[in-house]
Amino acid sequence: MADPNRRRTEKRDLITEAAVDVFAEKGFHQARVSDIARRAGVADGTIYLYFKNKEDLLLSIFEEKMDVLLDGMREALEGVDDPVERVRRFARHHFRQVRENRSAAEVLQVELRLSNKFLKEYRPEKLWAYLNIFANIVRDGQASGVFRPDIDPFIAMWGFFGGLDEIAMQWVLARNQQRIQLEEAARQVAEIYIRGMLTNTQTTSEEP
Amino acid sequence: MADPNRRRTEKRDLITEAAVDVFAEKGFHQARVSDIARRAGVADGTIYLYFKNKEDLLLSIFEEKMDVLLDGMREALEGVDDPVERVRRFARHHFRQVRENRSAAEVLQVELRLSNKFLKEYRPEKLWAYLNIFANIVRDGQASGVFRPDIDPFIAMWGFFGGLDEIAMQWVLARNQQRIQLEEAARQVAEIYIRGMLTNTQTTSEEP
Amino acid sequence: MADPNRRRTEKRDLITEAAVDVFAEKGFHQARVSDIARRAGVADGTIYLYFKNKEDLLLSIFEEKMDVLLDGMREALEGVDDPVERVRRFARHHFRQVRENRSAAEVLQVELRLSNKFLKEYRPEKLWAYLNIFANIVRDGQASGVFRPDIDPFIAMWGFFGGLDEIAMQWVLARNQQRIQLEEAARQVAEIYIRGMLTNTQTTSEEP
Amino acid sequence: MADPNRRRTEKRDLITEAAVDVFAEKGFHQARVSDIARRAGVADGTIYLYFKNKEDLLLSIFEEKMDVLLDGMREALEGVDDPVERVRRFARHHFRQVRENRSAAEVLQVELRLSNKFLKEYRPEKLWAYLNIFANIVRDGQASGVFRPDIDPFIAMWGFFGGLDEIAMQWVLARNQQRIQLEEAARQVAEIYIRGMLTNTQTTSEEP
DNA sequence: GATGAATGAGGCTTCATTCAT
DNA sequence: TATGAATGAAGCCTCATTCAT
Repeated sequence: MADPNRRRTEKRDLITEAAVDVFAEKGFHQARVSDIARRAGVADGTIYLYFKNKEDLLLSIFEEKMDVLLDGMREALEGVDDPVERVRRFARHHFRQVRENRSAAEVLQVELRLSNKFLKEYRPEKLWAYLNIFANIVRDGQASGVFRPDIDPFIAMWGFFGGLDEIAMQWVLARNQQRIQLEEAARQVAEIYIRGMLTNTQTTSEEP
Repeated sequence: MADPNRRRTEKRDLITEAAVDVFAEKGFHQARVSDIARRAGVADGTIYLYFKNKEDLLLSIFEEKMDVLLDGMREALEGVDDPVERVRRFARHHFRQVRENRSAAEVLQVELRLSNKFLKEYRPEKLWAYLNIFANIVRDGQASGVFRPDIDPFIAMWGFFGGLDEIAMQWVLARNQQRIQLEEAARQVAEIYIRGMLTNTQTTSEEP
Repeated sequence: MADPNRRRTEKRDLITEAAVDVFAEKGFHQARVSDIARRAGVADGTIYLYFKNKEDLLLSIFEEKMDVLLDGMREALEGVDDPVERVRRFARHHFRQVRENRSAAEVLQVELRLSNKFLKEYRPEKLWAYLNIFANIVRDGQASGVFRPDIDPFIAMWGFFGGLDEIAMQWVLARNQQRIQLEEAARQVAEIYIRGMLTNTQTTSEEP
Repeated sequence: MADPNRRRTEKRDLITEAAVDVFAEKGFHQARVSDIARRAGVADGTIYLYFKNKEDLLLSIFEEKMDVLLDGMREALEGVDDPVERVRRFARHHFRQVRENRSAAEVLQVELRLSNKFLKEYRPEKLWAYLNIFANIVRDGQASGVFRPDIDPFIAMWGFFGGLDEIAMQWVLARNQQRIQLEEAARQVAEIYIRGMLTNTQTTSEEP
């Protein structure tokens, strides 16, 4: 295919992938644009044909990766209606993504926090969409009487996500990554939140 | 009091407090050393009489603030033996500290994550000591049969702390800080974890 | 000629020449990198595309100028076999170079001595090669019985070079450079060393 | 003696000696005033009670050391009338001073060249007085018909001193100082100059 | 579109010097 | 006379970004 749009896309992807790796390795501030260019096999200036500036590159990575995460999470929850089971799957799938794409996870978790612009000016809509999936699970569970009605879905959402995120960060930072079993961590956090949110009359049968 | 040691300490404290404010406002990288000096009312060079360099200033703030947090948390838990009540107090006190010292919280939570050195080389012993307080509450609860024995205190610790931390960060970042009621958030996260960790035979009486 | 290598070389040379002038005028420590950049008509940063740092610029000048000096001296001695005449030519050519390239001489003689790195760590191979030309003249003269065998070529070399160097420095430093006639100085130092090193049976016929 | 002037002098000497050592070790620019103060066992500010500034300290050392050198040289030549023998003694005594006071020699030879002010503005009268001793030996020799009248005492002086100086510098810089035998070097340079300057009818009997 | 040489603003840090005690 | 904490000017270097080719 000699479609110029195709080629344009290819070069853009080269840069994106290189940037993920370099940001993950060195961190956003330590990463030099020329490092990314070299790794992508393009000239420094080429990056500015596809991205406004270094920060735009970081945010673009975030947007693109979050699209993948969002789609993946929606697919993972597809056909599962039980709120309890949806909580389990959410945690399990989140960590699976982290493990399958360590560099991207590192960039998303560690480096994005570094950008003041990101934190204070940029509104991460995609992240909210991702988190809202969880908030809606809680709301659905409350509607069907499974979860206690006095739980604030907003607080539960941040608390749950913060927990997953912190564990993922420890895993990413750990030199010896055997130390944290992501599957087991997913199961435990999910069970704590499930039991913690269940109405008193409910009883959980542990997942098999 | 013309004690020279006293004066020395005073100047150092001036710098520390100024640095907390400036780092919180502008972020570590955006903060210029001369900004800090001006706010502290000292010359630029004076900062280097007390701190090795800009990063050392950041890490020193971390150490000093964590000492305060550690002492405060130990005091807040003093005399409380019931693990369940200790979990509640941990969450409540953590958020209280965040709210009473917004700038310091901002630096600790947001800016420290930005330093590669902090995350990858510096071992934040003080943070671990802080977190271990929670892990030990879990262990104590397990020993007394209140909390389920299959809970991994390590995972619970990171999950719980990550949740508190994320909520605190949202509060710090929120322009309108009414939106998140820290007391209520503390109560909810604590209750979720408590119920989530209780053995099946236990029942909680909600705190009054 | 649109040869990019040509242009690259041109810019490097611009910087080198500017640096020679500025170092000669102000001295190494007093010379600011921005002075050199301005004189070369380039941006400050451009200098760092060609040189690692300010000191590397100084050492590069040394290497490049010594190459020229070495070639020039070899050429000046070409075809002259008589050790006595070679000594004369060495002195004469050395001072000719000094006068034709006053700034470079100033940098080489005055400023290089200022760099601890140069004196204590850097091994000036090129300078030794230059000096060895003289030591070999002495050795040749000893082999052919013209110069006394008890002369240590090493001591003669340093003594001779030191003498030329000191006279050149006085000439460089003198505000009124008429005061020292370099040609006459060359002749006198050469004659002293020649007579001083001749075996007793020899007689010199003064050069015409 | 509780004479305050005595004490004043003592402290000044402490500083001078410390400065000689530190300048010799680290070089003028690398030497910090506080290094000198610490080595002298005084406060930084105390140095400024005795010296105008860092450069004045360097120049004062030069003046003081040159006084000693001058007196020493005059004494060493006292009672010796033969110009030939005076040349020998000059070289021998110069190197003896260098060896007996290595740090001072290092400062005088290496570091003084580094100060633009010294080289371009400061007129080293004492150095000239020292050198003039040699120029006068040449003049005396010419007056008594021992040295050739066409020798320019000025050129001979710089050439001779430059040679001694360069050899001394190589000795100072040499890690293994056995490599250069200063006594032998003194003898050789002196003999070269003596024979080189003698009138044709003269013959030297080598020194015993 | 692609290149990469060139740009130049910007800030951390050092250290000689001062001065209140 | 002595101190030493405080000062603050000054400059090397980096690196994101541009633009002529």
